[in-house]
Amino acid sequence: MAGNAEAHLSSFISRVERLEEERKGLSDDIKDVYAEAKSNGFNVKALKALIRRKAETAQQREARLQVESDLDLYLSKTGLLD
Amino acid sequence: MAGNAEAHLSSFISRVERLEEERKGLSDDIKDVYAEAKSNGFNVKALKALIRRKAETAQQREARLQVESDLDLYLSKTGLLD
Amino acid sequence: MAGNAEAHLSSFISRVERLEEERKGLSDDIKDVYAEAKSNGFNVKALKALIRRKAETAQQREARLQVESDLDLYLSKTGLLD
Amino acid sequence: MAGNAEAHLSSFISRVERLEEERKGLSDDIKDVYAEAKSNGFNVKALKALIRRKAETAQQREARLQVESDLDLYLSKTGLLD
DNA sequence: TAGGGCTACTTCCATC
DNA sequence: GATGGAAGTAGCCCTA
Repeated sequence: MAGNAEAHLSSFISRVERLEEERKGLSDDIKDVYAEAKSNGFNVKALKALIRRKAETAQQREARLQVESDLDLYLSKTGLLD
Repeated sequence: MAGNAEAHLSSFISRVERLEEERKGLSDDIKDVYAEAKSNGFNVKALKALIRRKAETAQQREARLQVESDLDLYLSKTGLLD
Repeated sequence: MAGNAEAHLSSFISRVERLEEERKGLSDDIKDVYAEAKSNGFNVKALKALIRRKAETAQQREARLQVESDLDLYLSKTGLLD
Repeated sequence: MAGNAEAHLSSFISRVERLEEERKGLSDDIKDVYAEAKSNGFNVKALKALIRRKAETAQQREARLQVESDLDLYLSKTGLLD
């Protein structure tokens, strides 16, 4: 059927635009929450780290712990530990 | 009131987590739309460029046109124009 | 031979540090050149675009031209041209 | 003096190109060192973390330690501590 | 081809 | 208000 491609084109575009708009709204909401937390005395970087950590899979957690442990090892081997 | 800070803390965290979850869903949806467009023969990079262009403010558009025109000028000055 | 690993460790670290230092110097030099060009009235974004374009392989150039042509096509199909 | 701008233009371009080329070489060298370290059994992520840490200023170190300590505090407050 | 690392760009924030 | 620096984001490339 003719006009199909054009219809598809406009449809794809408006669908993405709408989704991006909603996503932008959520990003703004997230910023707002962090701003509110900050104004309540919380450390935003630490909050973000905590949330990242909560979202870790078991595998990611293992990998992180391995890196941390190797880092400590290397720091001690090179005499850089505090 | 005691426990206030802790309550706030948990509240901030879960609010952000929920928003991030929704945002992740939208990002996935956007990916899906592009994948669908691609499977319909569309050029995804060109679609993204089009959507970026539609979202431009007048000022951004002016700046882009200026860059494009300066680029052409420099290309011609340096003998790199096709 | 004992101490090998530690020696290697320190060696790797200092080699990377030295290379990163040099690389940082070059990045600063590049910034300086752009700043100088800007102060001579050149459009830095356009300069960067030109340099990127000069570095393109034939394949990359083809891909860019294809995107530009598809973008124009989509713009015209959706009535967004000009 | 005529031709000045064009001469400047070509000069800026070739200077940047040369610097970028050198910088690319250094990036490749750095990759090589990490590859060699990896083949000697080292944890590349941990090495990178160590090098980043060595490069910290006192102020950056303070900020990092503060984040880590707040993170621990929040983890314990929210019952997420291991 | 899906994921992760690297780079460049953009945006936001703090500082002056 | 401008300038620099840090964080977030997107695109690119390469590996697994």
